Amino acid sequence: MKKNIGAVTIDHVASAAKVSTATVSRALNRPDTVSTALKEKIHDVIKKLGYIPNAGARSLMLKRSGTIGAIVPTLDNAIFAQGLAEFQKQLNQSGHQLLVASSNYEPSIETNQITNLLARGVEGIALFGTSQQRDALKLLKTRGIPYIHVGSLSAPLGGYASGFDNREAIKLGVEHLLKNGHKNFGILSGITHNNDRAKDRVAGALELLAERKIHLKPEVIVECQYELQEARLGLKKLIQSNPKITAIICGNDVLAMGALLEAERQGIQIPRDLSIVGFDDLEISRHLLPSLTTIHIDSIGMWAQAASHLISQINGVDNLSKKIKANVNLVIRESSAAAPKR
Amino acid sequence: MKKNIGAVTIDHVASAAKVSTATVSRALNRPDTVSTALKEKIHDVIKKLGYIPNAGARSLMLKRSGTIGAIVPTLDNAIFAQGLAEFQKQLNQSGHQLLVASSNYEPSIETNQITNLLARGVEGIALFGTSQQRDALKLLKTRGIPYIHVGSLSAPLGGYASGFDNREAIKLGVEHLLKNGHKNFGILSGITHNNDRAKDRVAGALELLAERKIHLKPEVIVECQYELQEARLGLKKLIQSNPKITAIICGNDVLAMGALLEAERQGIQIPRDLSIVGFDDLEISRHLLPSLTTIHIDSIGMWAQAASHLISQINGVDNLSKKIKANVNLVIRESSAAAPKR
DNA sequence: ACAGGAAATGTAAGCGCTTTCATAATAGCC
DNA sequence: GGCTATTATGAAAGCGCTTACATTTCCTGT
Repeated sequence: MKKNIGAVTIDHVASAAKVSTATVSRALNRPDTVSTALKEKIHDVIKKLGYIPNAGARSLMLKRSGTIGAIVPTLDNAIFAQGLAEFQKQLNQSGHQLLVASSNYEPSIETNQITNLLARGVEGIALFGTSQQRDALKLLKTRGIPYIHVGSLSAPLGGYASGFDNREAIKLGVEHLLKNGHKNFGILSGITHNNDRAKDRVAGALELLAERKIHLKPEVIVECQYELQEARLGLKKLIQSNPKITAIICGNDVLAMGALLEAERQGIQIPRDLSIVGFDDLEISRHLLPSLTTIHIDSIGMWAQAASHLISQINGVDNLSKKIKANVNLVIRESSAAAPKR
Repeated sequence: MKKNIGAVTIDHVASAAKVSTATVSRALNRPDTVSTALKEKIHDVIKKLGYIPNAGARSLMLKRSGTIGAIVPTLDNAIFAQGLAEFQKQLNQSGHQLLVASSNYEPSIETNQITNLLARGVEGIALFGTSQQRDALKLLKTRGIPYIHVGSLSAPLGGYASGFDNREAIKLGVEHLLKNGHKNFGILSGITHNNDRAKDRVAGALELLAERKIHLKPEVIVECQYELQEARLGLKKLIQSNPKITAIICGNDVLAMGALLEAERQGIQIPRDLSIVGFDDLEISRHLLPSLTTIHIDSIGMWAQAASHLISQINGVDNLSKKIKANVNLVIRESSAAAPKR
């Protein structure tokens, strides 16, 4: 139907340069095996014709594509976007190309995307979290395609992981609030369905609180979408459920930000009346007014590690460590303080 | 060297199902031409073997890859991430797959990425802005590869564009400030190098101001990176350059946000002492305290249009309009008000 | 029961590339 | 100059897939 008018193939180059296709191919891939004269002529022709080798045909022969895939829940989230940027940077350094896909937090879509990437011949895949369908992971395993989970530490099926323990990480924030004398907590969590990180964070917070004999009623644990508007509603719900709440633990910084902004709109002063801690330490968090106490994740390092681990896997390096821990630390800023006296 | 242990090809499927490869291919691509019995058997085998057709080989034959590329300056920017999400959504609806690449605002990298996408057989490309190297665009033209510029309206080389006139758009904000009696302006712009949008916005603002006999000195036009930290420094520079400034026109919402936050830190009250207008209308802008007056771009619509236009191009539709205007409008919120009396 | 056409399946070529193997050109050596 | 050891090039196969064409199978109607 549609014709690629200018589709230049290696044959065109070969005949224009009066050499065989083999020589053109060699001039490109093994330049030292071709005489200087021919090499020059060939490159001239290539430039003039605008020849671009067909990657599909190439990897068909080579059985390698130089391509690595990554599937994140969504691009519309600074933390992923930034991580992918780093991931890509690392891959480029080893001559690999990144193929990005997003799953919209749907394991079935993620499975599709995995298939998709495999069809395109990726040599390795970075998966965010651990909520993939088991069958999809098994497919990778039986195919022998290297992959790594990013953002979590406990990989299913004995897989590799570059991340951190969300369950433990959130406790840094909770502990901080406890130390500040808070007794009445609320949790503003991301949607936990199909999201192991969100689930773990809530679980970790509840676990530590329970240890300290604090048991939260279900109505002070609210889940909401990764959106400011939703977070603002969430805060309203929380203080409505229990007006005595003095501390809110948030599953991520966007939610924390929403809560913070809504609180201020309502005349609740932060941190005087209410302490808020977030999770992720987005770039914006330090700039907010008041700035946000949050749990900092070394997301850059985490993705960088994932990249180099994946490349090691592809290169067949043995004895790779199963778990690569990313740094996590509490950053105390202005949004948290001692519980108000009553 | 490395062997794809489980690489299942159509031949494996064919022999396992005791049919020819042609039949397998037909069962997949033209199901109505294969008897129900065989179809079932083939699908069973495919499932059991975990067969995934090789996309490279496929597009080699078909001469179409079902793939469309998009190159944005960076993923680490909500406005692009969101736009791409929409773009992908639209493409998926017509059975196309998106390949994302980023240029880091470097035309030479962008040219590389174009080549890259071409090598992968994309059938069309969305390019952000118009700062591409001319040669790269010419390559697309001679190859007959459909492409469209997104985010600007004046495409070079008679190309297509889905976007808006940045020069005119910013004037909405400037006019608003003028109407409010402001006389002392500052401009906080994104880096204009290799960025036609940023350039146009500054130009548009200066143009309208000049019409009203207001001429800005170079020191009240500061450029800075797309980062809150940089924007805060930028604001400092501006008020240092001219402490009488009462209105700041920002090239985008991130810069506006930075300016706003820094101003508040410095005890400058917004909008009482200083009016700020942004550009883009990010999700966060309406939630800020004070909320941000800004120029709203229908980014979603812009990308959706780009997608459908590109698909029309690919399908060989004639008489496509050269320019698709996206909606742009001023959203007046809390960060702007009448100029302070002196 | 059988010709004739429709429907189902198989055979084989070829998409653009790399690479093995064979051949041609060049160099080195006595 | 004639011989071999190198080096440079070409011919052709094949990667996994689709499809035109050939072949076989299955229905029809009589």
